[in-house]
Amino acid sequence: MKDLLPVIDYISRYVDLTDDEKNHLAGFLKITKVKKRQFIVQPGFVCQHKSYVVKGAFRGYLVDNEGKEHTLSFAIEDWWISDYSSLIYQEPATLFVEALEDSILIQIAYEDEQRFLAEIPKLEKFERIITQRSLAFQQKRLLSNFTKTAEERYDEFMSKYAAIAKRVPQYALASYLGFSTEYLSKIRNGKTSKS
Amino acid sequence: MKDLLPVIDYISRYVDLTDDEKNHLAGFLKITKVKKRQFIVQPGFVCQHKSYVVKGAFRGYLVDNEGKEHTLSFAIEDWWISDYSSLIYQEPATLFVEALEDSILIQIAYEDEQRFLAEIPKLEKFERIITQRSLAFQQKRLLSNFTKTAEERYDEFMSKYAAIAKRVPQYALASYLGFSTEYLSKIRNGKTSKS
DNA sequence: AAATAAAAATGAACTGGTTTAGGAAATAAG
DNA sequence: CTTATTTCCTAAACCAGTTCATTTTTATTT
Repeated sequence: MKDLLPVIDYISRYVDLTDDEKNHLAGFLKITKVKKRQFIVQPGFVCQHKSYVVKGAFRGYLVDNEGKEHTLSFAIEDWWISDYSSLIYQEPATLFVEALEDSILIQIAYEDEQRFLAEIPKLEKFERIITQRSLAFQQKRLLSNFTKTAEERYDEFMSKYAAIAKRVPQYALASYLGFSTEYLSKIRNGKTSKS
Repeated sequence: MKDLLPVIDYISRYVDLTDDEKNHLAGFLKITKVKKRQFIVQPGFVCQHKSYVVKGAFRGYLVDNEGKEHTLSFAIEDWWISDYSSLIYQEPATLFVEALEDSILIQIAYEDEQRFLAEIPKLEKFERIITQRSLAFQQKRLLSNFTKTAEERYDEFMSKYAAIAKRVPQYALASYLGFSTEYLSKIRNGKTSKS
């Protein structure tokens, strides 16, 4: 139980749970350790869990027809990660989710979540709120992609998520921001025509 | 009450409501009529409603520093629209939401929704599910923007949402797909080097 | 139905970011 | 501590999509 506290605390930021409810919930949580470069989600397999990062770093990405990678999300301590579409529709994943470091996760299985959402309705509210926030976040990202240049997006990311930028490889960051590694290299070394 | 049935039916697709609950909910819904070119959300003002389209068409868009428009969403009959960030955080909107035709909406005010979510917990589940679906949709759109060319995105949109494409101006569609009106014109008239 | 405004088409010149192909540094593994 | 692998940098040629400027078509208003 003690090891599961980080998630329980996380959820408690959004809804008040009784000790009984916390214990009940804890029964559904599993701790998982993964090594660097290990995948917790792979295309073709249905994503079975929603994962909370206790320690470590992850990236979720897609490989397109031409073999190019496109990073959809990063996750470090206190973030969640999964292939969201695959999880909620219980259909084969399109993403890889890969550990960028040796990591520790707390996982919730899809069926278990369905069950305890029915048993502890308060948790519906938790789910609703964090999903709404993810949606708002995604919307900002989409707009940022539309309205800003590569360089502006890079600067924005660095100022908001310097901690993440430091921990992930450059090609992963470039593919998150939506441009090539080479161009990121140019930006970092100020060889981008402007300034 | 009869006029409010479309929304009640919509929500009933996701959760079972008793007649009492339906009546209670109906008390919070308001019908609004708007004329073409009228705005229901404007930057600087806090977005007060979530709107269900009974009749008509809308677009939600942002105007960037250079004065360029970027369309985030369209909505026709049986869809919802609002400035999502502004609504959930109750902060000033960044989007315009504009009627593209004379339209009829059913609206839910932010405070009312908070109240009936507390009163009818079943509705939390409804909210959770549709938010999850929006998120999955948004994620696909983001990936599509990363992985596909302008022409592929256009073809994809036409095959999925021909009904919408027919009803919205071309510049709005171009700004949704993330390229210039001129380029859309070229795509449509097959003057795009390839093919 | 004429006048006006809004939307769509067209083409030439241009540019932000890619591609390709290489070499240099850093990490990881034996 | 040496070798292999992964990551990062550089530079020139290239291209998908933009910009600008003008014309044609389609809606809207009087």
